Amino acid sequence: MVDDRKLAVLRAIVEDYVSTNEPVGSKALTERHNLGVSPATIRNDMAVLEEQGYIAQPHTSAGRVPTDKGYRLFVDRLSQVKPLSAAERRAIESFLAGAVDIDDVVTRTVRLLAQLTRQVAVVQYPTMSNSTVRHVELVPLSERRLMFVLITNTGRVEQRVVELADLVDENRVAHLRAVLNASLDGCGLTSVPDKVADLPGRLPPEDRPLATAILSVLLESLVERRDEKIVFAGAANLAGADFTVGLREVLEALEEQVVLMRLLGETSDRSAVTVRIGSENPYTGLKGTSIVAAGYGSGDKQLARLGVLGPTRMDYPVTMGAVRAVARYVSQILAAS
Amino acid sequence: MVDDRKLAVLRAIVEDYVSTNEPVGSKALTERHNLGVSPATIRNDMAVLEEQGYIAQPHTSAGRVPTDKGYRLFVDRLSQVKPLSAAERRAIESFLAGAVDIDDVVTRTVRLLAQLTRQVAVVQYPTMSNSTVRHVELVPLSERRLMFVLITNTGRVEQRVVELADLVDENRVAHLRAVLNASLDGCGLTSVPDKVADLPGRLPPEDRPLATAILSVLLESLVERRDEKIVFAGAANLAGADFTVGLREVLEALEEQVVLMRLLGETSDRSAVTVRIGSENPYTGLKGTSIVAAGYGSGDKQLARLGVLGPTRMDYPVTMGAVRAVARYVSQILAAS
DNA sequence: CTTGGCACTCGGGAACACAGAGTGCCAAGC
DNA sequence: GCTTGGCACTCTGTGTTCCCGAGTGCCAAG
Repeated sequence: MVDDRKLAVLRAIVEDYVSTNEPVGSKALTERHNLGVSPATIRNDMAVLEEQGYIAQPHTSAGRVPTDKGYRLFVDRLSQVKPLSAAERRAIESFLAGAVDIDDVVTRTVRLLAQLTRQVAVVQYPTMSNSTVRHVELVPLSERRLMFVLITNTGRVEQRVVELADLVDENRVAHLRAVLNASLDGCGLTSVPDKVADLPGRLPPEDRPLATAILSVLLESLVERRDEKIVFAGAANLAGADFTVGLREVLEALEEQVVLMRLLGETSDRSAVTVRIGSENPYTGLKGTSIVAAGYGSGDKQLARLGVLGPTRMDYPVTMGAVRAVARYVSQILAAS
Repeated sequence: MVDDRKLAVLRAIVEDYVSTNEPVGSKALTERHNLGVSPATIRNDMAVLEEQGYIAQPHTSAGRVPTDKGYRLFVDRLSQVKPLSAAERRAIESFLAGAVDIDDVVTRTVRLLAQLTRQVAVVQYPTMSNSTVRHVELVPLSERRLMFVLITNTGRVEQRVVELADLVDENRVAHLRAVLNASLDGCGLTSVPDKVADLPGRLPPEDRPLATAILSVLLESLVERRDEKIVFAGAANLAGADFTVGLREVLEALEEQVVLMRLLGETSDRSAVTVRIGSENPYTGLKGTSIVAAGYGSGDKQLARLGVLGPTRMDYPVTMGAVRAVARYVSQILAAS
């Protein structure tokens, strides 16, 4: 009984604070939510909640504000993800369906998410680690230059130019292409290095220089994994929100691939929406912000993550609903293509 | 004589205001620049300059601030582009040299420019309009799916998946690939539609369905020209600068491809640095900002543009120097690859 | 355990005064 | 005719003071 009401109070505080952006006091609470008790009672509860670290007051004699710990409790136990409206679902679907290639899918997704949540959206490109080789192509460009193209099952294309010591011999190239495709087709990207390690040895000696040149470029392109690239959109939404911490830090973090990666990155259960609140996140520059993220991917494998970043004071149920929905739709799109 | 000194005064005002960010008064001017005349004289000159619209005072009795017209005069007649230091040049060169493909070139360029100028950098992807076909590739993906890849002389790669009504026939695909390459190789992208218009008619009837399916995708990819894509970096640099206009507008504009395109886009002489100051630019949301841009491209053709966007109150000589230098280096890199 | 009453605290806004920077103008000097 | 020093005037920005109101904590009564 007692505890129940305290939780109700906490929930009310979070909801009011999120919607008004002002510290909420005991009187306002009893007026806006019918809790059936008087302000004085609320005050007692609030005193306890404060002692337990769920709420805080900015100054003596001002309303209360949820702490990170308070938001955490709210997210974990006091709220449920709010599904999108039918109209929103249709909009998502039709917007994403128009995508023409993987770049386009990512670009559209990030914009969509930003617009939907009115916050900064972050989308990680589908990781290669989990994908497999669909095709390898070798294209002669000029006498001593070859373009090497790797296509994965997610539709991602990596291309590199290979500089050769000798003139290109069409037949050798064709042969090597066949060999490469035969040994790599369907193979996971992570196991490619193993597969090709002894390949030059199995070829006739005159093919080896060509093969080693190509393989070194191939391996390099895998190592770089630049495709763990992250894009963001909706920075304009930061302008309205007043961050406790300067928004310079936030913008800086957004342009640091590495930081973003770590924010979204540490994966969890497939398809579950994870929330990281304020000081819970690993980067000190983002103390005042929360990250709501989810994994997406085609089939049963999680390929990458996406999410949004906003002030700690955000509408978690709605945001989580949007993130979850978009993650699902993107997964569908990817699986279909 | 008279006019000369007025110009010197204007230059001094611009320089001081840019460096201090405070309206500059007559007394401060005589102290910091040895103009050889007294504050009272300066005041007379300033009154004239104000009447002519080159400077303005924010409030009665405060220093003067350059107007857009004043900056314009400064840029056109009173300043010269400041070359970069040798160290900066080396840094640019080595940073760009590490680029591995066209995406990488663009990404590195935009970051470099942002860091160099401490402003928002904007880079347009090399336009297809000016580029030529280097190679067309057709890759069977599955029974009824084909990947179509177009490689241009700038190293840009467009890929699309083609859905087919019939099963893929390897021989037909090979034949069509040969035909396509024969007729398109080296052909400008803008003339591709003409070249392929009658192509199905010249093929044996059994090849036509395949050919038309592929061609429709090819044409579509050309029409979309999404590659007139624009990326930006350095948004964090906006946080420090205090814009007269809200920075929300600026961030919004940055995410609108179309707006950015128009800002950089209207081309001018190759390799000249163009400056658009405050209200001169076509987009009302960006009244308080200036754009310094230049074209870049390999060889003698201008492929695209790059530049930076910052507050009207910027150090034009330095910024112009940086933009010019980066444009040149990128052109070199592109020409070499 | 809840509730009304009450004294206390403190932030934020309004009113006000003041110093300082800067201007415009005028009359004198070169 | 341009330049210069002097002088009165006009503002903005800042610091001070004061007061109101929202909100709290505590206490004693129900």
